[in-house]
Amino acid sequence: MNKILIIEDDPAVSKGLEISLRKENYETLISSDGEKGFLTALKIKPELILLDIMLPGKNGFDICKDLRLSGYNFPIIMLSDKAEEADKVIGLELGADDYVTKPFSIRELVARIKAILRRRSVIKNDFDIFKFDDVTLDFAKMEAVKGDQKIEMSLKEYEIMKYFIGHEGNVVSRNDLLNEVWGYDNFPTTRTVDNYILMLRKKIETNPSSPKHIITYHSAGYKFVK
Amino acid sequence: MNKILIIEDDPAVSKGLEISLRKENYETLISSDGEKGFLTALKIKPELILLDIMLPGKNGFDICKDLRLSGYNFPIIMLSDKAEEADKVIGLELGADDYVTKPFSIRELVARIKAILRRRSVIKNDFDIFKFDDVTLDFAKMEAVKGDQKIEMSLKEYEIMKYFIGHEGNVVSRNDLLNEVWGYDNFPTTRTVDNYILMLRKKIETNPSSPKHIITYHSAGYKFVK
DNA sequence: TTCAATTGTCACAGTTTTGTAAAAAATGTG
DNA sequence: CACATTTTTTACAAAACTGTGACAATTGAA
Repeated sequence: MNKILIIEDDPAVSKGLEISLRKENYETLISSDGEKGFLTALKIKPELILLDIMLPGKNGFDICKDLRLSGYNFPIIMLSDKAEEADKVIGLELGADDYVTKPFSIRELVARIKAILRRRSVIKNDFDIFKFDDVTLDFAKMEAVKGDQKIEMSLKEYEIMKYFIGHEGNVVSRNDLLNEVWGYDNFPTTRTVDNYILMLRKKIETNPSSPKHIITYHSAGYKFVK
Repeated sequence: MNKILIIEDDPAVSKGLEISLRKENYETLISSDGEKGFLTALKIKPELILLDIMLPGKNGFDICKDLRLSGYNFPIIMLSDKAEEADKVIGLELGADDYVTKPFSIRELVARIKAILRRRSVIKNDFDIFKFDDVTLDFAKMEAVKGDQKIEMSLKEYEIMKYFIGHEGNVVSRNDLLNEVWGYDNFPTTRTVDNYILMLRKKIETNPSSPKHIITYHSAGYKFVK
């Protein structure tokens, strides 16, 4: 269950948010004071924080900054009365994930929250060992086994598998892979990806020519399934 | 072109809104009666509704609730005479997006409308799963099911469905589809669209020859309904 | 009712995308 | 530097998808 902390002194806004979020099955907490909200966040470690900027006690910018400094690593969405571009930049610089100007549509803010949490839940699980079928991948040791046979895999192959596993069941485009595994700077052809797929299939598939785990989605990408 | 429905019985207010909104290039419709306004909303599917609370025929709260229940998914802004906190909460609870207390500044309301519509256009297409009838479309997984039967769909078919769903209830011209799904550079015949419609109907309609979800509007285009 | 325009339907051909292997380039290692 | 390993490109074959044209059916207007 996702806990969301709302730090907001206008009860109309916080109540409205609470109602909408409860409807979506999130647990909510409300703080109407900056200082208290900050301490609550540290104690509760909510999955997401909605943070007003103008607050009694301690302003939203400071809260955001201090939370990040103290290691809080979950998404923060800042709510602001002014549409000042400068504020937005400051907010994002201080480590906010999103910045929403009032008046906002509550239903759409909820949509954003869902989107952010959905994306996050994908990356969240940091695992060392993953098993599927008769394959075991140990990412920490960089050791892989299929059946009783050792598999030799390069670092890049491990990274691709890790990305696939983190997005298990979803179609992943070649560009997603290039961005996430290769990074934004160096950028080989999309065909490079296909070749890695080929190699991975040879290693992890029992029958590489009719793959069960790395499935092609024509003109879209590939999907990993257990 | 964005259509906005104004459900408001005070002609001074509705006229003023109409003039300001027309100036911003919105199409406007006015209903001065609750019941009629509700029916108009269902029929026209406006991009946004401005909804007074005190209305003859049917009050704003009920209209809001019933619209949401019947699947209307666009923003609703409630207009109210009282600044009652409780009312505001009720409004949001019933699925309104925003709540504005009279007397309000028309320029501010217009600003809010623009903000909501702008944001909406950004996140409108941010859903992964969509269900209607006995069909489930999962866009992230590229999986589709009708009844207990898997459906195989190409990427383009998913894209068309996504566009249809984003414009649910509105007639979409072949050129809209060609522009939005195919893009501005490559440009096949409008007949190509018909062919995709044919294929989609075969896949998602229970009885493809008398379709219930993708409806033809002669010399206009197609409309998707849940 | 008739006629012209629009839409439904189908199969085929052309195009694009993907599978595959092998060679070339880059990288790291002692 | 020479070698082994990894990474990327290239080329061709195979597969999947897309767009088109033809003709039938339907619709809307005169």
